[in-house]
Amino acid sequence: MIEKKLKQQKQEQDQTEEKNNIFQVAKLSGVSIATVSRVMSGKAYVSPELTNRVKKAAVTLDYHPNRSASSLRKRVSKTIGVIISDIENPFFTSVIRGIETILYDSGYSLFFCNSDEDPKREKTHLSNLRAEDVAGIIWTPTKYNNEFCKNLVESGIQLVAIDRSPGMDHMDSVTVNNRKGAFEATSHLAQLGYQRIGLISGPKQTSTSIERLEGFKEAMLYHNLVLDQKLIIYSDFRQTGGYRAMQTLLELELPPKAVMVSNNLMTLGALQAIHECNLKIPDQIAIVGFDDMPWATSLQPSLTAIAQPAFDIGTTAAQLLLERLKDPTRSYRQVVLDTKLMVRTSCGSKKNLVIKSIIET
Amino acid sequence: MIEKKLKQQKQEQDQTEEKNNIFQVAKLSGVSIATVSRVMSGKAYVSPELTNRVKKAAVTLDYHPNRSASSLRKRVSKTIGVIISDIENPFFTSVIRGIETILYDSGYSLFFCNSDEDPKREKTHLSNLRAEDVAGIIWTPTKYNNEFCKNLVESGIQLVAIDRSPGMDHMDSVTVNNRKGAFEATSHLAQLGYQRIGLISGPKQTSTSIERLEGFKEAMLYHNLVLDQKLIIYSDFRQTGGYRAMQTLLELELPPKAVMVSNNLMTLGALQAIHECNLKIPDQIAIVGFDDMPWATSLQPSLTAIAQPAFDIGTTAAQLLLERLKDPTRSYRQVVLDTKLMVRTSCGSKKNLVIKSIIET
DNA sequence: TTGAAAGCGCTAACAC
DNA sequence: GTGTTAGCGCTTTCAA
Repeated sequence: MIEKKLKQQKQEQDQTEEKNNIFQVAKLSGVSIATVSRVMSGKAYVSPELTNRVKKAAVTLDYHPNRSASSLRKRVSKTIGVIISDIENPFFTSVIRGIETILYDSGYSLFFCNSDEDPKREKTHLSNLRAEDVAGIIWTPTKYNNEFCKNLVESGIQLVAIDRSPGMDHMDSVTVNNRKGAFEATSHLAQLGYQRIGLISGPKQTSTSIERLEGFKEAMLYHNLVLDQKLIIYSDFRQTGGYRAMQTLLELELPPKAVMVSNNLMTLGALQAIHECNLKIPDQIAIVGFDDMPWATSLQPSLTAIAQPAFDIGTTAAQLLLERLKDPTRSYRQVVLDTKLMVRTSCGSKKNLVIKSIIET
Repeated sequence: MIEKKLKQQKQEQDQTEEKNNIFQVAKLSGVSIATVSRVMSGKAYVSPELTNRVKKAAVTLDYHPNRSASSLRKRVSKTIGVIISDIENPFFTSVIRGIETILYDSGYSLFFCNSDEDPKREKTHLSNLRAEDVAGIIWTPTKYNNEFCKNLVESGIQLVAIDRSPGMDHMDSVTVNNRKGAFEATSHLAQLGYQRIGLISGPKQTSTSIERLEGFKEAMLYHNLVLDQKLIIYSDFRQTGGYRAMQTLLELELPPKAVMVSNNLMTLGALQAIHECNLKIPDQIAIVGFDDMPWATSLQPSLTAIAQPAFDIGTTAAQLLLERLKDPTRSYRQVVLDTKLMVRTSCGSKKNLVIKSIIET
């Protein structure tokens, strides 16, 4: 009793202070802090009369409920963690925007982490997010750290994997049909009459990269084309890697007449290497990229590419997470979105090829 | 006393539960929670013996201090808010990476918000961040909402403005010497012999855009070139805007022979318009962009551009904030970083121009 | 419908 | 050097 009085006196003294808390609002509106809480959260009925008084007081005092206190008490926070493997890749950037859009509308905040493809950093981030008591995490797994993830899931944090398949069942995921996309891109080249088709692939272990490679191989087989291992270069999904890979291909005795590049950044590097050799696209070498990018239409010639629904990946992942937060018992879902081939001019057209072969004979 | 006992008993029951707290660790290592706290934060001396026991227990229990509780108690969080105006712009993406790099090393987490250049969203984000009790905020101001910022600063949250000058003194800021950069880019064109030089400018109100316009005008004056208002198009810093602006320029009776574009996205649009008209760069039109981008070297011809130290802007802003957090009384700093002209081939060279004029005469 | 009161997990002032 | 204890601001029983 007495303690309580003291507490309130203290609060009163602090009224002129900068930070307003629930006590100030309660005092100003002449109700208990419980009522203030109820009004602010809108989760219980409070008479219009009191509701009004509280709201007015809240505005007057510029009161914003303290989130730390709230999540400490509720043991759940209105915060979602996001771990991206490469923030400088426009693909992930669109994904983030998708996530942010949905989360913003639902009143969630977003903790952002960049793993830089480094499993150590990834783990640190995962730990931090857990300490931060986030409600859930959306991430691009760099590798499938099973035990650690299970730990997280058991501690009540929901996980959604994006871009790369998580390699486990107890998790929602949003990925893209990489195999089909790569198949379509390669088929596009085959249908235009190209036979010596090269591939600049990503890292051998990454799931996206493996699936794209499979799609490529399947398409080659499907179109009865020779699969020359020399024309498949494994690289690192980075610009410099794509540059070196393309150089390697061009230095071959029999370089490819067309090439598919397994992600956007490597495409940039490949393009650079092609230009440095003064090769004409598509006449001397055709190129199709995985990931459509803003600059694809600004290139000369414009770049034919497999478009991934990056923004949708983000929104879908966010929605999946929100749904799971509402109903944690829901069965896990693996959403696979479709890619789309954007035909532009970097692969030429059938007509050109036919004409060329006539001229050449 | 009795209460305490009950509490500890409760804790004991929960031991098998998923979430471990400071009590579990204290119990397992046979010390008080205060000692555990001291060991975890490393802020006070604890004997090696106990330190060890606590650390071992923490590992065993997979204990992670709860951040909400910590920041509630300390009334400061180890969290920094970041509000970016356009996450899909690679420039900001590099800035974020810079920020993240520094903050990660200092054990801070990063709350991310995307304002989409929308002042309303910006304000919501600012409110949320304040409720979240972040230690500080790094942001790109969409407009200078003076009273609101003052409010924030008064409530103890430190602000650092980036990219755009905040238009007020009571704030740290990191910007770029836009005027000088634009001057150099324009001078580069002038020195190569171009006379009819156009400008695709950003929004009339944005500080970056204004400063770049000024630099452009100064350079024109400096090189005794005619400033034709028809050659200055105000646009919106977006790709489609740049596209339309370039179209407008090209439809002029006397289109410019060279053009400077005031940001990266608009450059992309301008390039697209140029290609659609089948104009040769740089022979028929030279182009220099503001913001150097990964794709600049992959273009044919490669793009001459003003490089902004985006990553450094991020690291500098983060450091500024960290320093202020240590010493809130420090005087405010306005850091202005330099740009750098990256000369490539989209503006041709003097030799070419001379040869051309000889041929044409 | 509203209020009183008990903590959420942690830190820091104070004891010893 | 280590332990005890009082809250940080909030939500949520439980009573009234």
